[in-house]
Amino acid sequence: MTLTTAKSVKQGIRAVAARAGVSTASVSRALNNPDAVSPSLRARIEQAIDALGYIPHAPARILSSRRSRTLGAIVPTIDNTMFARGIASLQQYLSSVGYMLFLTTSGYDLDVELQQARNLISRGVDGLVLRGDCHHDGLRKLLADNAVPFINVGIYQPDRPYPCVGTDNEAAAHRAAAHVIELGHRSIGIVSALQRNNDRASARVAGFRRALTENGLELPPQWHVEVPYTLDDAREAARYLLNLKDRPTAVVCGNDVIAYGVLLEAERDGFSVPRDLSVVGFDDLDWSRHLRPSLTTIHVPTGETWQRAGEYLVRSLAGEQTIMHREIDFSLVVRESTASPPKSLK
Amino acid sequence: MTLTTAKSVKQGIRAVAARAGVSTASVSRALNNPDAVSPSLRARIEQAIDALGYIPHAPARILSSRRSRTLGAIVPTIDNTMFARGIASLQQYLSSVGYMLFLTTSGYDLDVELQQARNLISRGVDGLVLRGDCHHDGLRKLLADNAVPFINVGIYQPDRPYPCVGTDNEAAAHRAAAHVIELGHRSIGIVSALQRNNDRASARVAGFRRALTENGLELPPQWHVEVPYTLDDAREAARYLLNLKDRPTAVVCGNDVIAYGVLLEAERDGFSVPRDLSVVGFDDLDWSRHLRPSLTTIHVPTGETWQRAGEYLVRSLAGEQTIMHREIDFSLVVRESTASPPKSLK
DNA sequence: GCGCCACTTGAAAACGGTTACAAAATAGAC
DNA sequence: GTCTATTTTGTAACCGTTTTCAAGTGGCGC
Repeated sequence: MTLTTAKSVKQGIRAVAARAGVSTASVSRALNNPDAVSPSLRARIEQAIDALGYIPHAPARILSSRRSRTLGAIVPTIDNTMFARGIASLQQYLSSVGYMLFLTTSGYDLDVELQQARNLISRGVDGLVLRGDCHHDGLRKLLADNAVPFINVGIYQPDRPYPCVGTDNEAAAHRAAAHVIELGHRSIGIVSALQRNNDRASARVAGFRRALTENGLELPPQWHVEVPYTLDDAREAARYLLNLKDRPTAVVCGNDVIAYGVLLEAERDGFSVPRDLSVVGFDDLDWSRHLRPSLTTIHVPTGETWQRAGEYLVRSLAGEQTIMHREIDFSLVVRESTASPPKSLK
Repeated sequence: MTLTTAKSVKQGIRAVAARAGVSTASVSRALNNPDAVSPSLRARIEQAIDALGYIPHAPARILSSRRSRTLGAIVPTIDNTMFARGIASLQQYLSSVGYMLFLTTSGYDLDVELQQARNLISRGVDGLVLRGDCHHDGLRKLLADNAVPFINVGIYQPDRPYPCVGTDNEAAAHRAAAHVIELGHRSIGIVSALQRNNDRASARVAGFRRALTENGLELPPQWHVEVPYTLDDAREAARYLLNLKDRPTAVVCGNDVIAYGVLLEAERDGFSVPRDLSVVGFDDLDWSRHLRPSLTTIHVPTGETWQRAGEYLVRSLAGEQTIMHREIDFSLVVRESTASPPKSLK
């Protein structure tokens, strides 16, 4: 009977309220806490909402409530299968609990990482997911000053006062090297990723080295090569190693991509893997089991790792007490690329 | 001499203003349009800003200015090298012009895509980057209702009223098939990606088929197989094709990953590529030139494509007139996986 | 019928910026 | 030195929500 009140409001929660004949407070409640509003009102409001095609304005909501239901993540690069998978899992988990993810990249540059953290905090994220524990000094201060919860993912450091979730890369690398040692190799080379600003890479190198040392094996300096994350560089490193007059009989690699490069180059140079050379990777990408020979490697459950990181933050934000340091198990996957060394070189 | 005014403001732009002894308007101007404020004031303000460690609150800024300097992107999945590269390029470009990227995934589900678009619009993005032109009906309406600029990326359809940037997949696929036809193949199979909700995959199949038809070649139904984006499925498809009593002498694939699967399986089944079978891929991933045999494929400049998409939106938002349909050139890269068919089967 | 409680609802003050508009200061022209 | 045009600065309203607080409503035991 009565006409709707003046249509001065073009959109927004006020328009919905006007159309449903209720206050903005009720609309807000119907949206955020449906149980707090009577069924009849709720129905009227819902009807008004989709009659108007109303879409809540997240920034206003964040401004007012001081919570964004959004997490930020900073990864070195998205163009790396391991990170892509991790992010995909994290994103999927977050969306399942009504959170969103704001993703940025640092390109392995600590200054950029710090800047991106500022960006994300500025955006109002409720928490931050960081790769590893190798950060700019200013970053910790920034996080503390702004009381932003965060977690370091992809590493396991129970002695640190910061939360983290991931595999123990040092131990996993140790396991990988131990495998070829058990096979009888005494001459073992390392092709690692660049260690600078990359604690994951460093931890793996440390693990490899510890295994060698514990078994009384020497690592001549020329048997350890660092390469960027590309097949070309890995191949070049392999070419170098294989052409040394005193060459290793096994090579442990910082990741699977490097191992692929070594495999390819070995084959090209006429070496047969694993007869003439054993190769071990790290990460267990999809590819690794399809290669010929298939790759012996360390399997790391990346998806689970990142999802757990999300769970940690979401639970913390919900006020639940959660475990601060979570270790994710790795496993050695033995395939065709490793075998005992040839008798002549043993 | 004089004490600072009452410190009732704990943070935010008002605190900065108080500390610098200026108005909030000046602080805002110093931040957004430094030239509009005198050097002396600017200096005072900047000093106050980092004395306080002030970080602007983006949501408030967005709310007030109705612009977010943020673009949204919806991709089917991040866990696919092509998309990962594209996103990386887009993100890099955007950050170079002071924009941010809000990334979400749809998992090739049109309803999810629509929902994500709502999310992003709700977040206040200034524009949207979409994969292809295969969308939910509601999505177009949503974009129109909310006046959100957008662009379809990865396709080239100059006849549509929507902006797009990408390669002409149909033409590229045609080129790929023409290549093996030129080599003398008359029996050509297709292993494509799933065509459902994937206009890129469909366009490629259409291009393959047109090349066959134009050359008077038949495509028996059993010679066209559709598979998901995994090596395992591609291998299975290859096994099936290669074991047909009347098998094709060449296989054109919907993407490189599928081609890898075909290559691997052919080798496993004792076929020598390219002697017994020619294989053509599509995308030219890093891998493709390292494989043995290296893969003949269509090179698509993904990074450039996505960057152009960003440029289009940023320019449009700046009010510049920009070209609506931009074609990105592809190229056929002939490597070792294709050759003339064996005489006996020709 | 009264008083008390629990539950709904609404009015209005934040939230932290931007920006229209007005006022003040400065520069330039005579 | 006055007057005008221009630039610099400040005041305050507004952006679209949430949320506190108070007021209204109905149920129920007596």
